[in-house]
Amino acid sequence: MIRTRFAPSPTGYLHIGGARTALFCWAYAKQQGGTFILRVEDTDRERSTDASVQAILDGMRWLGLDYEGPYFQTQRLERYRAAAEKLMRDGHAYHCYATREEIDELRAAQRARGDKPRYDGRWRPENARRLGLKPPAGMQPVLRFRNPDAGEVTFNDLVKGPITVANAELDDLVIMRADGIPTYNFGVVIDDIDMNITHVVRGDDHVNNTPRQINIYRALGADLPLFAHMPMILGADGERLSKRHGAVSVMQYHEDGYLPEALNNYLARLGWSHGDEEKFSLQQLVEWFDLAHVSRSPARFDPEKLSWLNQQYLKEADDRRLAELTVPFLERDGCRVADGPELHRVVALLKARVSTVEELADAAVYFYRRLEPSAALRSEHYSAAVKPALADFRKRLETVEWQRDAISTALKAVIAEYQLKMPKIAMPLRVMVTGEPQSPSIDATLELIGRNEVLARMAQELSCFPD
RNA sequence: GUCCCUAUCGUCUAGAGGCCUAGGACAUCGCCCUUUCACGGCGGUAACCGGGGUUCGAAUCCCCGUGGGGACGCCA
Repeated sequence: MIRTRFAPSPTGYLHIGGARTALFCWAYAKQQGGTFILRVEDTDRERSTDASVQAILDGMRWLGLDYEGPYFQTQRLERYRAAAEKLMRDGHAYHCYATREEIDELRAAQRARGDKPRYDGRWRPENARRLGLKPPAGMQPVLRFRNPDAGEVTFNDLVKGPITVANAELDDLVIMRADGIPTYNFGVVIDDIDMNITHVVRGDDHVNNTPRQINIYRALGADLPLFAHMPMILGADGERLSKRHGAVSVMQYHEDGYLPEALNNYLARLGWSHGDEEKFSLQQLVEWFDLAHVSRSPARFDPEKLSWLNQQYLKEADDRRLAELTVPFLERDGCRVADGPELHRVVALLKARVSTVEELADAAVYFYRRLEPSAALRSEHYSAAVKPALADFRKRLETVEWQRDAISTALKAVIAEYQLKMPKIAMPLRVMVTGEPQSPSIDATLELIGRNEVLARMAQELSCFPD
């Protein structure tokens, strides 16, 4: 039975990179008929917050990734303590009384020399004895793992292939802080063992931690899970993804009017592929997902392609669902939706022309609120020549059957009578009733805005025409 | 600096030694559709990082460079 887990630390929002790792991890478990677990790694008491926990949960829910859990590391402290004691007893761990300052100095010196900064093992029992080090009175020590000195660690990464690291490159890492809280590399190992995780699917940035963790598994006499490291997501400029690249938080995309199915699809396609498939559902992802087709190198996040995908999903999304999503944006824009045309009908007219729900709302404003055309638009489109035709058309609108086709017929009749080309009258008309030079087909637009409002807007604008 | 990983159009990618005259998608450019803007349709520009091997044959395998990413915390 396959078991995977997503293990974020609650120190911020669920970000794009984490979300994709979660997505792949989830898809793999589902694909294999296994279980996907959410574990909150909250051992950094300074930076972990409840708000972040909530943000992660919200993000997972919005994306539609279901899980077993969540489990919290801070509720398992006894378990880590017991495991640490076992390592102590077996000689795989030892107390270290080095101060932070001391370690900082050591590292600075190593760096200055061009060496890799590493703890030198000075408090290993035999070294401490040799150096004559005595535990300072009243100081609580940290616990360090005694990493093997020789040999190397090799594991077969499910996406990258075999990876080998010499033990000489690894140092004795701190596994328990003085206050008894485990550090990351220890907590994960204990949890993954206890939770029977079979496949550790996580970000690329953990490749270097894996050999250290494997040594801990071995010291504990535990079986190893399989490892699969997902490539990082970089910003459009190839730099590490950060705030300055735009939205990094998953929920920010929600707030900006993206659909979760679009974000999921985009994220899935970033670093994984199934032939030429570009647009597919979560369900299809589950059906097709495999670790073998995850790419091994980092990918750049491309907002333009996400935007295109979002538009694709918007086009086929249910009108009433979109209407519901659009309401908050419209209200924020000062529109009273209840007083205007049925929003789902407006949505149906606009959804193919925008790429986010926010844009959809922006495009819908003039159905609910009068927008004054700019002076530039007026002077560009309002001419004395078309004024009579428009006045005539307005007159006809007073009595025409208020329905798109009938409105269109009336418009065509006016065109014929005044010998005008369609754009000649449609453009000023559009500007008059919408305040903008672009809108859906003018007959449909008029129909939805409603007779009274159209007549009122036209009357007002007609007075702005030159004579 | 040291270690680990990595390298196909601007970007995401297909490609498991002959199917590659390197395919798809986004972006971009052009044309068509058209009542504006979109949508849609059709077409174009555009890539195997460099050098050595291995092989009858290499985008695909190996080595070396170079570029990119990651790691080197009592963060995760």
